[in-house]
Amino acid sequence: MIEQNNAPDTTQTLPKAYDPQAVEGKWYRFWEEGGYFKPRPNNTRKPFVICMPPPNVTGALHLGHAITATIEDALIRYHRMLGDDTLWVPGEDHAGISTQTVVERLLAKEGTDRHKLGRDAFVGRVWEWVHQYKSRIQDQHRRLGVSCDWSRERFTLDEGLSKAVREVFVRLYEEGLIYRGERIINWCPQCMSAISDLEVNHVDTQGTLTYVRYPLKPLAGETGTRYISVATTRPETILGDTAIAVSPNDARYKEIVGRFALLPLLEREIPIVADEAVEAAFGTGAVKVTPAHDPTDFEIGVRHNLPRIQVIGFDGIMTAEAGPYAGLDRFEARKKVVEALQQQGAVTKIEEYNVPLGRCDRSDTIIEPLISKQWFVKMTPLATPALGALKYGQLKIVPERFNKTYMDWLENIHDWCISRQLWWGHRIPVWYCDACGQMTVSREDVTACAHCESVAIRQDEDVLDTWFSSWLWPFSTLGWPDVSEDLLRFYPTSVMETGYDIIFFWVSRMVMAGIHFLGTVPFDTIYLHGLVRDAKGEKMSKSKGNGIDPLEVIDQYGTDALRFTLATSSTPGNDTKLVSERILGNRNFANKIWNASRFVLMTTAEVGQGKLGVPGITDVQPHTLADRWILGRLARLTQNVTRLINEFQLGEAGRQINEFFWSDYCDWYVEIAKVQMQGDEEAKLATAGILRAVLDQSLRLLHPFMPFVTEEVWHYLYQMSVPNYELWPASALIIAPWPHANIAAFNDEAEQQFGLVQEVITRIRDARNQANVEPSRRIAVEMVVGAETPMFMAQSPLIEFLARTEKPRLHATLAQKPEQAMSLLAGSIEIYLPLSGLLDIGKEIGRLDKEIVQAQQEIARLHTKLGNQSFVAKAKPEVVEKEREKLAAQEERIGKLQARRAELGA
RNA sequence: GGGCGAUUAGCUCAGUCGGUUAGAGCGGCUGCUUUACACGCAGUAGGUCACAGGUUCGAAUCCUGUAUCGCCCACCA
Repeated sequence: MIEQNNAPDTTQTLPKAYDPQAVEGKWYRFWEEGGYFKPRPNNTRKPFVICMPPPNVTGALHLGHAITATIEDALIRYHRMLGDDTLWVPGEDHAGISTQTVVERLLAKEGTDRHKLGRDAFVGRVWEWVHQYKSRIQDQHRRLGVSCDWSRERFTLDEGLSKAVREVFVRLYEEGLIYRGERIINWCPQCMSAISDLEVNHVDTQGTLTYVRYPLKPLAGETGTRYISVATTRPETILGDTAIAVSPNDARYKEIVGRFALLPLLEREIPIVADEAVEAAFGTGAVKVTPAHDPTDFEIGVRHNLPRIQVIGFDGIMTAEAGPYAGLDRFEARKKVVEALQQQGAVTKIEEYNVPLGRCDRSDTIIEPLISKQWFVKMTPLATPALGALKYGQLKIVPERFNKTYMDWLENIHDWCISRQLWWGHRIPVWYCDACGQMTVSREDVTACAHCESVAIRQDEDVLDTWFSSWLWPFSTLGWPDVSEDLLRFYPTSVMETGYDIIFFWVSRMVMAGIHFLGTVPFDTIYLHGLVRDAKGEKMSKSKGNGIDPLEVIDQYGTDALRFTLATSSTPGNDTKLVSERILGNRNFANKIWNASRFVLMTTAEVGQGKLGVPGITDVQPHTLADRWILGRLARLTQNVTRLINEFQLGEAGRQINEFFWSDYCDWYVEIAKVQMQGDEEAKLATAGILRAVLDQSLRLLHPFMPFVTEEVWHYLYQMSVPNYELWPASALIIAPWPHANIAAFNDEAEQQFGLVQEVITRIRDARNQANVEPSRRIAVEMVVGAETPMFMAQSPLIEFLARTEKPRLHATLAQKPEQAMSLLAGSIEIYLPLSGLLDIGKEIGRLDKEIVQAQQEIARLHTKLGNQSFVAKAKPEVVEKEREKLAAQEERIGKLQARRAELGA
């Protein structure tokens, strides 16, 4: 399964800097070809399954996909290492409107269009295009290191998923949940298609509110002309007015309800009606009613049986009904209408007004509400159970605050317009009969009418909304509607991980579909990550041109650096501003891992010959304080990281590993190991064992985040440690067991003592710096260490090496303090550095005074706190005790500082 | 109009049980070819935790309000 020579033979040949390009491709092939991405049955554990949100085949992956891929891959790799039966299903979305638009643009460049090509040829063209981009997306995902099961890859328009779509359409139709109706819908004149409410973006736009007065048709015997004024943001729609509506409670208009007004410009007689939808307090309290061009007006029209006059066409051009304005563009017509009204003196006022303009999500064109015959899904019966699933705990959303978003939307659900006037997509499985006029709705293609057997039938020209296939994703990808093995084994899935921006479009609809068609929520947890923004905080988008290509980042810094940055730059649900400094820093982290490993491999190479086995943490025994300390820290880290990943706190988990590895392991333990490796054989062996074991376990913890560098280094480690390592059951890090936290290794005493040693070393280093001691010079040091004498006797070689001192002279107590020496305090440990000639008494006094002031302030603070009776009485005893200890320590400290200060004189 | 989020060091961000002397990286400053790493090492400066109230022995953390920025939802013409 493994190539023996995947890694070079000797560690001597390892380059000084980690080169991602040199290793990433190699390991990805190794994993993929070795079958490591496939699930491995484990009867003792629940399967862990994620269905990848399918990217649109429209183009290249962007950083939003990269964050999705990173988080999901980290979860997947973690669960795989836990030994779960782990499956990650990849796929792509055919992305109806987007893809069709892109290809149409391509055709336009070639001087042709889809109508000239014809439907079949056009769809053929799109497929060609899709194949090309699909493989590009796959390659990009591979570069990101995603460990998904490519053998189960699906496409929303493939055969199986199309079957699922038909099954669902027919079932919902049979259940009465799909209907066809003439409704007012959002129409995009650019895409020339209906779109759903969700595909409309409301953008507040500065517009105008035009007040127009309509003369009332005089009653018999009435003298003088009465007027009624209305306000509108879309004056061109006046041409389609078929009524004026007022509030039924509006006293001002009570007597004229039932009368007629004369439509300016066209002189049409329109009735004045009373309707609840009208707010008396707004504007003039009277509303022009254009049932063909406004959703509210449409409703009013239904209630009052008003005619619908379509004056704006589906192409955005005024229709013949617009009379003299026919043939004009809708916005041109608006100008002309206002001019004409002004000439007539019908405009009483024009004021600035903020209008929430609806724009098409895809083309950004201003949408036009138009009446047309479309297919709809009745949503309330589907939404209610989806609401219950969250309410009754079958479903969990992380972070929790999105519960509200989800609930609010479901509680105010509207029917879903699912038909699109496009060619690219799942064609609606409905046939109309020219003979009997009936519809045949069928899972299979039909050639004759189911009602009259006539062959004069035509399939519905339209296709389904692209989300009509993706809302089935968690089960259609597993083989549904067939009762497949995968479906039984992996459904329901575990986590739906995606951006919070598609809760409505996708997530909530999947919940509805899962419950409705399979009776179970499709996943138990919804994890929503934030959006990736550019350095200015703007959302990345193709149109803005501020999108960053993940591959460029990868080329420059390596996949691990990008992944680690995406995983650790934010907290769940919060947006991430991607700044290059951070990626650079994480590239440096990858390099740090590489070099620390290089060191461990080199220094433990000889030691290991036959004597060091598998670098498992359970095989090593601590011999020194530093050993106990690092193993304790590692155990704690392991426990934290495991907990944090389980809670989806990937960022915090990653940060903690980084901190442990860089600070604790590299900066302290590895340096100390250099000292310990000078000892006898036993010491060498023990230290080498710990160096390797801690490295091994760190690599495991890090692997979900940085799969490449960890896998690379891990193989060197095992190659050296285990004879015939390629036969080792866990012959690759990707399937190496996730470590258990060795709770027995937790060691508060070692942490406390080692902390003291660290502080001593830091104080001496600082003093050297301040006194400008040449870095290479070894200085003498005397320490008064009291009860810690044995500990410091054991640790003094560390001080010598790390603080570059001579062998420290230790004293339990010291009556006569050294003169002509810098004096330092580390906790209660007194440190004296006799720096003859270098000591600046004035500076020394200044430093002491400063420290005394600090100590005094701290003591004052603690006194106040402990003097507070309610604190002592009400705070937890441990907290009070801790404060007392602090006070005692500070008092001891200030005593020593003041004594020293006195010795130095005024 | 309704809802949500953010506001912590010069910059980008952690701080998820209320108790730390409020942290990290980058940037700054001072040193360093200490043979794993200059993609590095050692040290160091830098904060009224947006503002105002409140709860509490104790608030960056909980509550209320305000401000600024951002996002989402929305058929008042």
